[in-house]
Amino acid sequence: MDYKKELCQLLSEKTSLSADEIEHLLETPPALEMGDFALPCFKLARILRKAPARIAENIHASLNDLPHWLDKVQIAGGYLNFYLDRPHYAKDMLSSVAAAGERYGASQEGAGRNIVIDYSSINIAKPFHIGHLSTTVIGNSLYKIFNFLGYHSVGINHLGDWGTQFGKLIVAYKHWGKHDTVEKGSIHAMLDLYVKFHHAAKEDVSLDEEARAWFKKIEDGDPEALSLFAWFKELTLKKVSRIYDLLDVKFDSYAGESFYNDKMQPVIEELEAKHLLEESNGAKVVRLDEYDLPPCLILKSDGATLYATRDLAAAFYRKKTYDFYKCLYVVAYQQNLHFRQLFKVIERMGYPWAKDMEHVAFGMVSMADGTISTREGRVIFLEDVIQAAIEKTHRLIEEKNPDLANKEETARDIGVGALVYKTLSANRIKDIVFDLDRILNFDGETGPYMQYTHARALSLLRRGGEEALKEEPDYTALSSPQAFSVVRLIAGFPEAIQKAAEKYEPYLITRHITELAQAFNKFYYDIRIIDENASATAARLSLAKATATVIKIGLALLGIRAPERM
RNA sequence: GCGUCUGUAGCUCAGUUGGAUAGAGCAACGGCCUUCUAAGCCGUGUGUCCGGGGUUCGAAUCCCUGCAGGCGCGCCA
Repeated sequence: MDYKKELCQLLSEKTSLSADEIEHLLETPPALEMGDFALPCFKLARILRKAPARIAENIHASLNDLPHWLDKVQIAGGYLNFYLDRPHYAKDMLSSVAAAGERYGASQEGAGRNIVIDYSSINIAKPFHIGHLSTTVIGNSLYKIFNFLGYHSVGINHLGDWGTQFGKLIVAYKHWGKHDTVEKGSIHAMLDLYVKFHHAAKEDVSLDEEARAWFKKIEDGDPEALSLFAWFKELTLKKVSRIYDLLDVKFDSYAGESFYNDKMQPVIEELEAKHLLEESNGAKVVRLDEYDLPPCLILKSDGATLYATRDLAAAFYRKKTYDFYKCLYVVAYQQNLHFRQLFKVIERMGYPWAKDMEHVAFGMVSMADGTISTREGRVIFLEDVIQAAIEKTHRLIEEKNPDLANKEETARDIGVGALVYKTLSANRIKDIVFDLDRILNFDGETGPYMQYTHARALSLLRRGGEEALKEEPDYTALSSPQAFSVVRLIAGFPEAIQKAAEKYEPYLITRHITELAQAFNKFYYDIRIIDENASATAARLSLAKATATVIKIGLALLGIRAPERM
């Protein structure tokens, strides 16, 4: 049952306010000792023309017989504080977790709705570096969150597989590359060639001309150019699939820029037909003056298409193919203006679904000594970071738990978990300065801490045994502040998922399970969980079980695995 | 210059959409393993919540203004 709603109903009967108005006013007190719900009476003072404390007193007096689930009501200044009956509430919450299992917090609110999520979207022939981590991990988490809420997520890796850089790469390969070196070195070798090209092109401008010519050959379907292009693409995808496997990230589609090559002409024609396309300095643009936005460039003066042209084609294709409820672009905030323009153009074309498109922006990643630059070869490979985290975990396992059964898998889960947790620990919009030492510190609010707490709770259950849980639990054993804090956080978990989905902010889940883990660890130390009292032990173990379940679900929604032992 | 985002403890960040004494983690120092996993727990200290006005019973939160920084502003993506 929904205690908040029940309380609002009760209060609306005692006041002149509706249940909705009460719900809007009701809040959670800052400390556990102040109760579970609070009604600040200050706003009512004006309406009722009485002092807040007086209003609180009046309401308090009218509540003569409390419902069984309410323990007490107290007046504190202008506040009216409500205390739930702890054993009753604990029993109710733990029963619902036990009943729902790993579906606790799930819903069917999104049934029949598709959510298209554009994330990761890597560039072919370029390294998968730390700058790609946010989009990959945020997108993956949203994918899982929406599926959990009953939506059907469609994950799209919008590959950057078009553009003059492929001409450059071919030129570099023809001048300095060897087949075996590239085949073996894959992205590293291609990056070397790319960097070499940029250095050489500074001296010799004819190289740029050559690169443009080779790209033209790709466009024209020249067999040699096409086969090289296909080869670069194949090598890249093979290489990155290993990283995606490590991160446990999957996509439903890899339709990228080249895929939309033959789908732009109809869009251009439609823009023409709707008289939205204007000539400006030889180029074709859609004016957005009335929205205080600069014009959106659709065609270059040489008639070539642009980023926006391709994104328009992609948007129409996605609407037609998936009939999306929302289409999310998990892309860094640099492209803020681009997406505002893109959505406006679609709106001006007369499509109301333009409002269903959202730019889920996130902050930039930089290195301690400056920005990432692929051209300069200033990059940190994601694979190296993941390896470092896994190795660190191996060392810790040897030190702390050398007899662990599946060390490889566990080290992977924890190392990757540390990295993913860090990426999803703060508001998306925050910039991140990449700090390997910080990622490799597994103390405090970290992925390993979550996993450790989960494993610790499971360890208790193994020790207590299944029969311990069969005992009739005595929920009064969960009335202590330590235990009840855990109960409340478990109860608040479904709402955290809702908020995370609503705001496209996975960190709300990260924060919630972090608080849960902290509360559980305090409970664990202050209170003996398994003791001679079988019914109290049963209650405490069911709390441990629910904690493990919620942490596991939360981590799964972030894209982190929860090992059973560590 | 214009637009946009950010500014909270030494560092990284929360802050229930305007509420009760502004909270966590890291880093530092001290304590706790013959008892349920010490990747843990407890304790110690620090704040002009960027500055200045305003609205309000009440402001880190809302409005105005200034400052600092990031990002963006036509033929790259």
